[in-house]
Amino acid sequence: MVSERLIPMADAPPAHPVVTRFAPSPTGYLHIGGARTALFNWLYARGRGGRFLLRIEDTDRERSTPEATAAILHGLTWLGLDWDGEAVSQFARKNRHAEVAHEMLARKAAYKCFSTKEEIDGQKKAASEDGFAPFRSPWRDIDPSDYPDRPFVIRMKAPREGRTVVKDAVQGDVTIRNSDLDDMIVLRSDGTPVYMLAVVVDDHDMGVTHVIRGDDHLTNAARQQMVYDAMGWTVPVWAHIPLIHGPDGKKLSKRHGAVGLGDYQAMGYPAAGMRNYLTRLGWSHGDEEIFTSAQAMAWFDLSGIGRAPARLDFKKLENVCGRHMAMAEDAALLQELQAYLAAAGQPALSADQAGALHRALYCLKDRAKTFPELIEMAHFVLSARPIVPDDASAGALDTVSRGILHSLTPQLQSASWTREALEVILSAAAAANGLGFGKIAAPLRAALAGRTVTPSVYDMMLVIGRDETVARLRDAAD
RNA sequence: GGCCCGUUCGUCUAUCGGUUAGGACACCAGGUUUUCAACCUGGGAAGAGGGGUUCGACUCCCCUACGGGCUGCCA
Repeated sequence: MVSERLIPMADAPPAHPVVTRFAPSPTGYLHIGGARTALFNWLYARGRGGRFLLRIEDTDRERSTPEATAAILHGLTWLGLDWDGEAVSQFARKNRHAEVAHEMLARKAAYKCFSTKEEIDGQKKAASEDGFAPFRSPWRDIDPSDYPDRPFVIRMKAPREGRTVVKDAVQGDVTIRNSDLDDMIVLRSDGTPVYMLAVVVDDHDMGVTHVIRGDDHLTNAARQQMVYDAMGWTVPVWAHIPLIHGPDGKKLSKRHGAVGLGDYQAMGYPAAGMRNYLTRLGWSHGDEEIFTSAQAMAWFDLSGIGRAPARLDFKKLENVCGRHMAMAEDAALLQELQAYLAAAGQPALSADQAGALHRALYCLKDRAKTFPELIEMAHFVLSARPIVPDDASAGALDTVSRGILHSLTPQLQSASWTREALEVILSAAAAANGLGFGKIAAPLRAALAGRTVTPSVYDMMLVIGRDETVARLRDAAD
């Protein structure tokens, strides 16, 4: 007897689909911390069949630039984060923000304040020496019929008694005394909306259910909640995540070097590794360290987010990236490498080079952590004869070893071109000369690649083929 | 200054009152080896400090120290 209510609900659509958003200001590059915030939002939504939206907070007309917007979009795309629908311009919605401000006025949840900057500063100084006291507008309870004909701002009529509790999924319940907060401005004297109003209106209108953002907004959440309350809107789930710090524990700044996501792309880190590392920075799922995005989506949850700021660790980043590179599919890896070359402004691969590299990837990808390393390791397959040995490898080509290379060519001409056959030949050659295999591997490496750091000599021979191998050996032996 | 948040190996973290405080990166030693990467074995390495609560605290409470955030007609 199985009653219907015992049937698992896992496949049922959620009653309230998750909607998250990333809302950067287009005032510069995409900060690595912002990228992680975007990643968390993306994982949370995608892991729950929800929507992930993008909003460009471009209301600061002085500092916002289209170049910065483009950089953000490119950065997100590179990281592999796709958003639903078109990116929303916050500036384009300014009329709606003003409309809400006036609605608050009509509901008596806001009022016109005619105080000048000088009056405000003067009152704050009088209230406390250092001027940190919250401003108390004298216009808060003035009857609208007594309003003068002067410029004004619209301020929210915030409660002065009691407390506001921000129920945060990461930080827990954060309680703020209302007496510590002033009546924040929602509409400037020029009629433009202020950020604090715009976020709330946009998040509400866009149906955002979960606000995952940096914890520099934690205190703001209390004031924003007052707007939700004033408008009778449902407050979203808050999740304020700690910022990322530099290796020295200080707030990440340009002084630390790479702070923009683009810097990491330029350094040649694979996006999958970047995603994994950033996901793991400040979030955990038991002891899981290396995982795919599909796994991350399945596992990601708000309760796994830590409360302390995390520091960037390049060594670990490299390790994670190396493991992802080794896991990657050859075709996808080749494509990403080509994209890297294009982004780095380096010459594109020829069709022949791309084909040869594709065939060589199996013995290259588990030896590299970044694309520059992969390319260096692939020197033997990307270069054409004559192979010019670099200084380090040239040392292996002395008279004796050149003689050995020379003596090898006839045997290789007639060998069956398999790893087993090659092993037999090269081992025998080493033994015949009273040498360990390592001693003849060095000149072979020099002849085949012109480098000291390469894949296995067998792999190189198999990849470039018999004719090319013999030719390179002859080049080096002569 | 006020308010708010945070603090476990060098780093990222596990632990959600009872563990020899676990894992990963990094580091050191050894092994394997064809250079590099990888891999195997072993090692050192942590609860900021001080008070409570409790039979028992990394875990709960308070204080201090340190770090961070907010306190804008910036976002």
